[in-house]
Amino acid sequence: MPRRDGAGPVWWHGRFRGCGYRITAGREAILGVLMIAEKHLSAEDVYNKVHPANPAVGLTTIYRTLEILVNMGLVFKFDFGDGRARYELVEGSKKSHHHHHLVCTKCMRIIDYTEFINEEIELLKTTEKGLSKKYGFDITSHIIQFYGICSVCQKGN
Amino acid sequence: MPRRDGAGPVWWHGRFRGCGYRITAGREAILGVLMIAEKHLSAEDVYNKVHPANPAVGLTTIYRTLEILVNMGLVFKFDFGDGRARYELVEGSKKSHHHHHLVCTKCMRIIDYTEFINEEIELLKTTEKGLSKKYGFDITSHIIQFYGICSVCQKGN
DNA sequence: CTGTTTAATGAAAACCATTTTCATTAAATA
DNA sequence: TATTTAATGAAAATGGTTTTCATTAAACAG
Repeated sequence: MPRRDGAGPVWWHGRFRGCGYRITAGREAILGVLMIAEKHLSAEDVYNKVHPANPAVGLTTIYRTLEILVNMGLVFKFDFGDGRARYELVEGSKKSHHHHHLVCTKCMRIIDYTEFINEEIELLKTTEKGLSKKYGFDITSHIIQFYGICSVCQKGN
Repeated sequence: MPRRDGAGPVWWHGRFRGCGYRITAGREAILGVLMIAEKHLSAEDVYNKVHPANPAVGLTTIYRTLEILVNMGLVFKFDFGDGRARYELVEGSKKSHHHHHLVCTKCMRIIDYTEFINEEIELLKTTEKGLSKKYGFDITSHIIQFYGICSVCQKGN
């Protein structure tokens, strides 16, 4: 059975090959970074984390790989409104998967909140079902974001 | 009393002057377009609607005015993930103000849904209060977006 | 293991929405 | 009407992302 801890076949190799993609050192490095990431990373963040151990991997490859991962559904791409996309593994190692954020529009600090999520998820499920039916959408994901000013920025004014 | 139907002082002039901004033909045209807009417009959309009657107004002014309006809280700026921002008057002429969208990730068709909103708003109010308290955020707005493939794109595949 | 096919790659250029620069114009006010 | 200075357009700059193109290397057949 494929494992996610390094022993045995790497979990995503099969899916990659199945899609006709090759396994390369760069892609291994990028997935590796995403797998241990604590938060959503920008393409440049990924680059900065990959580069030290893999100077041969350029930013272009980061973008290309992230795009593939997003299209495969392995990675979620976020837009917080600051002009750069953020990426995050869909199946994080620990935390269940939420896209519920609190965004500071001043410093772009982003908090993934987990409170109140259960009721939200319940309601969203119902809403999603209703919207799918009414508008004929095939809904694949959702996002909830609260925008405001974080406590630090409130003080530092 | 300021009115919004064209008779009497224009409702936003006071707020504009109060902020030290001048009333110009370009700004009148831009606000005019936003006031009759049926949906969220990109800066270029606004430009295309303003330009015929006001060839003297450039795209730069559109961007500058929209930024002012966003900062003043008169206009909301959205990011649907296709690399261009959309703008919408906060106080639309008719519809109450919702930021609940259904986004087709293929054709970028965007539907503002109004179903299921009441329960959502109720829950969001509670969530917002809880988050504000827990994280010390001063929350000013929120957004809910469902992503998927619209019925047209599903067929056209 | 070796050769062949073709996907993957890096570097540089292109892209494109948005922002900035700067000299000019015009709104507000005296 | 004159003065002040915000607003403006055109063009250049910006910056994240994508494309181009010649080179490299993963996959796989023999």
